[in-house]
Amino acid sequence: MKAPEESDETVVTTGASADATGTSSDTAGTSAADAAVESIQREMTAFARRARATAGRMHPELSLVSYTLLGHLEECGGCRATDLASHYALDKSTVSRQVAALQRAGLIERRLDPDDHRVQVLHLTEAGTRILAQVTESRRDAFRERLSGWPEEDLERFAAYLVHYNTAHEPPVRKGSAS
Amino acid sequence: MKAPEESDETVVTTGASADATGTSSDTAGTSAADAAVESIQREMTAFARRARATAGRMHPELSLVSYTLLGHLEECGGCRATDLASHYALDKSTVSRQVAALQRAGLIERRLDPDDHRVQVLHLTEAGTRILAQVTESRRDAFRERLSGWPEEDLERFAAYLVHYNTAHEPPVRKGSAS
DNA sequence: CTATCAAGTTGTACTATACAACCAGACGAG
DNA sequence: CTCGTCTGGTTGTATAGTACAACTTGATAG
Repeated sequence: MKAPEESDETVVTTGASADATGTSSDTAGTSAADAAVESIQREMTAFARRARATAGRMHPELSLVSYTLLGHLEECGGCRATDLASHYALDKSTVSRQVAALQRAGLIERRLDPDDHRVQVLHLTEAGTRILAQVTESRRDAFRERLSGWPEEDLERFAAYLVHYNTAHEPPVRKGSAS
Repeated sequence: MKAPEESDETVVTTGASADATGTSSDTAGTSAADAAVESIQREMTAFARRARATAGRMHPELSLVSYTLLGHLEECGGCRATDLASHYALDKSTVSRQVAALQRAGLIERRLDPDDHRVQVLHLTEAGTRILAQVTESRRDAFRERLSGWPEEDLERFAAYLVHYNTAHEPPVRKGSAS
């Protein structure tokens, strides 16, 4: 593949299109956008593959999933297993097992919700927080290495794109009412 | 369809940074960059999870891996199993099995390299091409839906970021690759 | 009280994956 | 030419992550 990135100035030369003419909406036939969209899928996928493979080697202690789950727990400061499941599009059972493993490893703890005894609110333990930080650190190092040379502006924009994409993904409302 | 999350202005407001104080990214302690980098990992991972889950439901015929492999095959117009393995950081054996499955399904064919009889050059078959196109189409639709509301410029920049990131990842030795 | 629903757990099966052992062509050295 | 070695690929085996379905337990409505 020919990846003719220009200099490492702006890493990304979006230049081209932008003729954008209102473009925003899913204008059918926007071939440039199509190409971009296709690239996005392809590259995301490739990335994901590598990430998993790499992650496994870097931190044998903490699988990528576990890491992710811990991360989410930290981020949202305690949530229910079901929330994790829906957030990551995982089955309840999968989360349940992961959570069990994490608890067994002493990285998280479960607190019964006083309001609803069915619910277990998950929280990071000290150990969990520590490990998470540590793994995050080393992951971040790896990323940083990859991303060194990227101007901060691009980093942030990239991050913002991802966040935006994923949040758009999130379900609007997940009220049961499915009769 | 979802309401457009934002205006189609610039989905992403990176604005801020850029002042970057020297901007040379890899400067240790660049907390903004760190945050961005962390977001990138997190979001990429979340994305990956969803992608896999979703892909499975959309196209039971073609796993995400298979799809990716087919895509690569089309893109590079025939390559060796080893190439696929190294490109996706997969083990030889994994690729071998995937390839076997794909062949069994009639989506690819193996041609012995006349120059080196150890080598099997993989090519898409008609059926493979067709299926790939079809899956790509429907995946793209899904993506487009997610990404509708994104100005083309952002799409392209996003795609470019991903490509850049991944290609930087790739080659053990390539040209100097400044930075 | 009973029916029903929601949160989690457990049983089971499948897939992707890695690692290691192995087979088969290619290639250089003697 | 034969031999060791390298490389591309396959097969055996083990493991993790996952889904689906059946079940348990608590909450809630009729």
